[in-house]
Amino acid sequence: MVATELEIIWRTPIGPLTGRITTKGIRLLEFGQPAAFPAGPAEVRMLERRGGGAAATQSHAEAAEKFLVNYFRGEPAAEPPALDWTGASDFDRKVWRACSRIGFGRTLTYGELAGAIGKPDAARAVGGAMGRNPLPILVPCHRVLARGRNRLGGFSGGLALKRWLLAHEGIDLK
DNA sequence: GACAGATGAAGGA
DNA sequence: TCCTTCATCTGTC
Repeated sequence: MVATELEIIWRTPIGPLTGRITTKGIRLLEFGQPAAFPAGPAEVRMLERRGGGAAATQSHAEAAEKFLVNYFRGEPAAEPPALDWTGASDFDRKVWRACSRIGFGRTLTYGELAGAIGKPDAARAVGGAMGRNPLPILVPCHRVLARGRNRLGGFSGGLALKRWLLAHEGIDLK
């Protein structure tokens, strides 16, 4: 059986964002061109849509769009969309779940996130899991900073983008 | 089993 | 402070 998959490209203030959605939830969120982050309107608009006719994928797509619209307006949705973590390891899922609980405008360190999943010494491994995160913004790995919160650490979409997202949430970095 | 990685702590200059 | 080194933990091949 082949899962019905829907692909949507949204225009966002940070450039095009591609989402892949299955009947289980959002499977992947990809940044388009990280080169430019214009101070454009805080508006999310669908540019393109391919495949996926199932009712479940439609509803996940709507939830994702609502979440993104609210996020870029600075008022995140109370309820995040369902996420499809098929194929991920247990450790990765634990890390991502803990990460997704970090509230808008708040930050944690890799060490603190490791502690949140009961493995305070696994900060290095948590960094690895963040790097494998297929759902930036939905799983807010940009809210995880290096020790002391005075270093960014890394970000799959690029540090400039991480800095933009943090500034958008009102987080002031030294 | 070896290696790599988005860390963290400690020690020295 | 800044830099280097080492310990630690997990995933991947």
